[in-house]
Amino acid sequence: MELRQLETFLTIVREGSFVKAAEKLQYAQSTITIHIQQLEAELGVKLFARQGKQMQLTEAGKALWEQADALRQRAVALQQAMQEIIAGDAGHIRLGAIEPTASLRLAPLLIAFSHEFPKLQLTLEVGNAAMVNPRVSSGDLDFAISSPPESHTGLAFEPLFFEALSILLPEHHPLAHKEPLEAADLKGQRILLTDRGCGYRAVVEKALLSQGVNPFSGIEMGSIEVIKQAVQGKWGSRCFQVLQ
DNA sequence: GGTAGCAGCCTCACCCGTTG
DNA sequence: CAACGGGTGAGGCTGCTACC
Repeated sequence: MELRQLETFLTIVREGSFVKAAEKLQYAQSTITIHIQQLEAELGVKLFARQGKQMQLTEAGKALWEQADALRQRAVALQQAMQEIIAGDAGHIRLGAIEPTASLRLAPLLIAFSHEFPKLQLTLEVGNAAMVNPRVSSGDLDFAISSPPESHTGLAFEPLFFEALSILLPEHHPLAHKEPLEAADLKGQRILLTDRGCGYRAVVEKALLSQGVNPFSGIEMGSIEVIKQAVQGKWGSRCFQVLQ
């Protein structure tokens, strides 16, 4: 069954004759006949009862009439939806993002994006780079905003912005007002690190180790907010957090 | 006047050989 | 090996004509 055959059938019913349907659809009259014959052959029933010049719907024809219009409308809606996807106005985008980028940067961008493309469905998954990047590799996510992936993953990486890494420490800590604060000054300090899946963690580790500072205190925290509160709560007497 | 059937034309997809 | 062009067949449409 083809949509044009249904359209022909609906037009015949609306217009009341094959000839008027042909004029309406800009077909030759014989094409209208062929469409109905094909439809009847495929469905195995007669749709119109012909008695001379009189023509009326059969019971099967009435049953088709009741459903054909809804079918046509759904098909039109489907075609429109496909066109919108092709034009980039609709569809479903699955986005991944790492923290704290997701919390600090994404919200206003996503709001503006949703206003510009109101029909686009957007799913945001927040996690660390170790979680998000494999999801992009496997196709579960369309793309992600993340720290640079490892080269063997085969993922393409495009820098969007650069994050400055900072040290957070209690206000009255001896190093709080030291200018400039060198990496070597952190020797012997307890450093709170983000979890190993965090993309920034490797950068911090590499930078400190190159200066002879052992960053491993045995304390890892997956939440930037928890780390911040731990620093505010003066976790021990020497509490540092390395964060962006 | 309206519908059905037939022959012919047109378009398009597919296949295959040729060419660079 | 890819691109191109010609041949072929299928499908769709039209115009004409017969039939009711």
